[in-house]
Amino acid sequence: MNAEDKIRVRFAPSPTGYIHVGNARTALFNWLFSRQKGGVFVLRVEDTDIERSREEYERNLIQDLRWLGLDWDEGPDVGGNFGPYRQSERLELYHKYASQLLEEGKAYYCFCTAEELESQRQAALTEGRMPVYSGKCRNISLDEARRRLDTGQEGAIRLKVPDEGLVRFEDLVRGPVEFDLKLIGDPIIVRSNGMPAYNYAVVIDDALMNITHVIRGEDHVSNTPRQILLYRALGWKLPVFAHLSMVMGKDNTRLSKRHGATSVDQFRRDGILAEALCNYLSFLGWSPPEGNEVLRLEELVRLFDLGRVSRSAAIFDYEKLHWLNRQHIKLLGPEKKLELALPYLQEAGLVDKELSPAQQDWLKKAVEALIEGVDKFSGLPQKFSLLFEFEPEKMDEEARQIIQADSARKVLTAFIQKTKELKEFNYEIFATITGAIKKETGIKGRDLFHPLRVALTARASGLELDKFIPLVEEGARLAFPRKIKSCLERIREISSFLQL
RNA sequence: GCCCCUGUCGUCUAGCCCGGCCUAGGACAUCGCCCUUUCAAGGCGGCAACACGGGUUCGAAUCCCGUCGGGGGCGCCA
Repeated sequence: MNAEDKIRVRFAPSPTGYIHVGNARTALFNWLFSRQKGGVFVLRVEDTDIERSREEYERNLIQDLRWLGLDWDEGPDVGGNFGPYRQSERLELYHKYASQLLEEGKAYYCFCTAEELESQRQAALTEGRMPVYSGKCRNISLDEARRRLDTGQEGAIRLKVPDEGLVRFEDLVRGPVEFDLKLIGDPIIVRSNGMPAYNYAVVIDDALMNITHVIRGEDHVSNTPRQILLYRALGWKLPVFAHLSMVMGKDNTRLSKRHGATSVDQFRRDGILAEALCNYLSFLGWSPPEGNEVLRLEELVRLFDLGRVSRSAAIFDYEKLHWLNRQHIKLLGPEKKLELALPYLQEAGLVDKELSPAQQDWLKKAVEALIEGVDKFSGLPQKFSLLFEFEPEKMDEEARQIIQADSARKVLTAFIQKTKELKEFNYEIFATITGAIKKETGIKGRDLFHPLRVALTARASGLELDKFIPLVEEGARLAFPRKIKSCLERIREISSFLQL
């Protein structure tokens, strides 16, 4: 493969807010495609909308993309041979090709006012036609246009579009697509304020950056014919297009905040693993040919196939994301789990910033035990309350009922009796005592253990007791901001609470 | 309204291009059972779909037409 055949793709977001999962999915697909084909992935920032673009958003964007595990070969932060990679820094380029089109008579100045255009559009809409620019300024000569410009009149530049014919292109995911030119008016390529319009800037940039495959959202399909016309007017080679379907919320409307978290940043803060998010995002419109669905980035790179991408919109399913997150968490080692869990535990005030080796060691075990079944790391402090909290008064209804049964009272009376004189406690002692109670009372299984669980945790469910007891005993000897009560302390409290 | 795209279990999808192998497969969710002397996890099993109507054909989820539903677009936004 020589350099000219090299696949080049790009992700071109506008820095107008936090990066959304829909865009993240587009970025991911571009990245997967480029990495699999040994191509080049370009990051380009489309900041021509001065009103909405903010520099800090560009930083967030880069941060989010990097967190996801994506990297780029060229971009505003890493440079490259086809820069600059910010549209706001490419203005001369846009002007150069606009003048060329003007000179060649392929574009012209338009002096129609916004109001004028708006009323024409409304008229078309009410008559049931597609709003198409009338072409009113088409015949104004360049010389005259320049004279008007000199007098201070403002003008935009439009591309001349043939009145009839068909624009056809082969979309890598959607197959052949065609548009009737009658329904496409002369698009503005440079606004009267001198800024390039989106449809124009992308073409200039994609072409000049040698982009071979344009992979983007479905919302761009109807822009594609205009862009193709521009490529033709400039005599440039067309890239291959691939339009990805949209990502929807549960009610089949565009995914928005009201459906839950939607920005990459938010998922990160919630404690969703980047690999899990990528794994899930890749399943929005694509599926691996066979087998395991829990896939790491390298595996996605290996398996990804644009030809297998679905044409219909996909609904974002938080349940499946959470399932994948749990699967990816399981793949992590204890050290890594602790590292990721710590910020959440610190924020919840459960642990200090500085930890003794003994605390670290204990926390590692605790995280390992409690992380099971947790959807995301932000749910961990809640799980930790099993260890850090013991408040019989706050027991829920289920726990109360368990403890109130006749057999439960018997079990607990005996248990409290047998632990009264104890100075220390551990799982072996617990097992011996429960064995004795079983013998004396004949109570066993669920009836025996469930009340004891409630007595020790003030909850109806939680860790297995053979894991719970050693963990609490060890934890109780450590100095945490909130002290962990030992089993014996718990037994004493529950005893007085139940007046047994 | 007009243009473009799209329509398989509740959800993501396989199959569709190249009709028969589809009594439509997998995953999430859900339900049940097993395991664990509780819960969860795990294992096993169940429920559950070719939008509808016409063709074409010996035979259609697969091809054609129409209807209906969903999405996107129709900016001097990107």
